[in-house]
Amino acid sequence: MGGKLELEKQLAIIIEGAVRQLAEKEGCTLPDNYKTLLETPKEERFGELSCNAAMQLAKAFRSNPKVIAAKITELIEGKHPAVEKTEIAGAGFINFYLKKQWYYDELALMISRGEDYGSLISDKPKTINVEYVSSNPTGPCHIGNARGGAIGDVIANVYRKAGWEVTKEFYLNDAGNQIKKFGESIYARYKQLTDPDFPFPEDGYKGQDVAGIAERFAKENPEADKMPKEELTEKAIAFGLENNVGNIRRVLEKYGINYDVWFSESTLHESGAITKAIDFLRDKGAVYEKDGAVWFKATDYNCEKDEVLIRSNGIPTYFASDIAYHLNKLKERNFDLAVNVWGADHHGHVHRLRMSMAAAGIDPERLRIVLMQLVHLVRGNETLRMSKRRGDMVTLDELLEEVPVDAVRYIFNSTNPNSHLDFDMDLAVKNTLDNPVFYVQYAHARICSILRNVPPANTPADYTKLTDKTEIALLAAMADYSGVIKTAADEFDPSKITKYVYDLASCFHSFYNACRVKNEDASLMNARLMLITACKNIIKSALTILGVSAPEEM
RNA sequence: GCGUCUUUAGCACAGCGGAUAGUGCAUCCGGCUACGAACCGGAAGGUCGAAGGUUCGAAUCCUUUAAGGCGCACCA
Repeated sequence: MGGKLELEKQLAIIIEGAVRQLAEKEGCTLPDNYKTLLETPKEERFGELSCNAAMQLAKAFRSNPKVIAAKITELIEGKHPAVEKTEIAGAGFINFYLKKQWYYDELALMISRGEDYGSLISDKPKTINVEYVSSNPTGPCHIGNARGGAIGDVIANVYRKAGWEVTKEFYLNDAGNQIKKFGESIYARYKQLTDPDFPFPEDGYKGQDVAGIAERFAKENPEADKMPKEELTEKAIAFGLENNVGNIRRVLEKYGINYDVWFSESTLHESGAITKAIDFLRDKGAVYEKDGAVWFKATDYNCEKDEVLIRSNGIPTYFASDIAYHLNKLKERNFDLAVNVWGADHHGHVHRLRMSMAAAGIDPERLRIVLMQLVHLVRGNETLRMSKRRGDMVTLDELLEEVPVDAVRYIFNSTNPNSHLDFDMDLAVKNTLDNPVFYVQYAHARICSILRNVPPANTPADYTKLTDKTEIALLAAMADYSGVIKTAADEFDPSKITKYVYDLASCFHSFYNACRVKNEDASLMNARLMLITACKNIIKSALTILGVSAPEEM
């Protein structure tokens, strides 16, 4: 596996051993919440790794942290070959200073692993299903979907890098109430082609796109006006869905998203999976009937109210099909983990869905919902309110016409999903050139340029000549990669990757300005060529996770 | 009203129990006759929304509170 992540694990084991040994000798018990934690100090002078064990133990050991630290340090002396020295500082921190050789060994590993460096390896890969965007096929993808798409796609990529078997999935809501409304809306627009006074449904889809669909439908189906209303509506829905789903698929591809599975909700209705799911929950005693409807006893699971599964008119709710869908993921297909990326406007749905899994005997921890706060679209000073029904929104397609894909994906992944985001169209276009993504890409292109211009000498590289502080800083940043992958995966937070790759690029640029590659002593030059090659691979790997291109020239 | 997310430098954000609170943009000063200046080095800028508490130690955890976003349908 390599990287600082592995070094941390090894050191933590050694320290923990010393702590236990010490506890036994002194006749003390460790606090219940004790955990050996290593962290990277903010300041260079405190070394590369730091441990606060002594401070955590002060109370239990009835002793001064500095004294405990001294005892621990004594026990671990010389136990790890990468450690140059340890020092006790501050209130009782044990600081570790690494041998330069550790970095050189790590560089050798980076070179041998190539772009695969940083991947986490597990003997038995777990399976994960990441579902994202899943926009309603009643219309095009909008800006909110764009954020969800960027976040979901990167979470999936991060998990792949973290050693999981990943399925990217789009859940197609091609059944239910909103599809019915969609059909009625197309029908009305169709009728209006010949009768402008034909009434449009109150809560129909008023967007221009629906009118366009009706027009094209009329053109391609000249016989349609002879059909009965039901048949015509059904045909119109099929026509509209095919049109919209095709568009969604196309624009997402343009956005760099390619799904493994397009899962259709209507198959759940047709296969009887919904009825089966409800029966299953009924067997578990979580379902009852009232007022002619079928209910889920959500209040048994700490929800505010019970939820309807089948309306009194016999039509299942969206919640019912969602339960069937997630049973399909977690029971039928048996993914170890299912992750959904949802807009914060759905947060009320999170707990009850997870509890429906609990009711079905499935560990709700296997279903994780990543909530992203909504995107507010701003143009200069005015806030643009988005409504699909009214049809006044900026689509992903339009966005991509104004702003390059790389910039959009980078922007949407540069903040935590939990943060509210104002997306300023004017600024996004204007700032395209000083978007941080270009800073990172520039580092990559710069390295490629050096590699084109500087042929390696016919001498073995001597890594021990990499001693400049910018070289060590760069090596240190590169060695952090696997740890960043782990954190990004654990926290479902793609912004950890953007922040990291930006910092890495910054370390490279500093190195570039402080050190030369060309015309140096041959063994040093070759070492620096290796250094920047490894750096290039990591930048490329991280950008690939982000779905951003890594151009060799720009 | 209940739930939930957010509040850190002029702006956009990071830090989520540790040692002097960071990064970018904007501002100011300096650096290309050398591998790509879309770059680098430096300066300035903050009662971490407010008040209490927990502990060796709080931007970070717990209460209370203020402002804003989003939910609270036999909609999705």
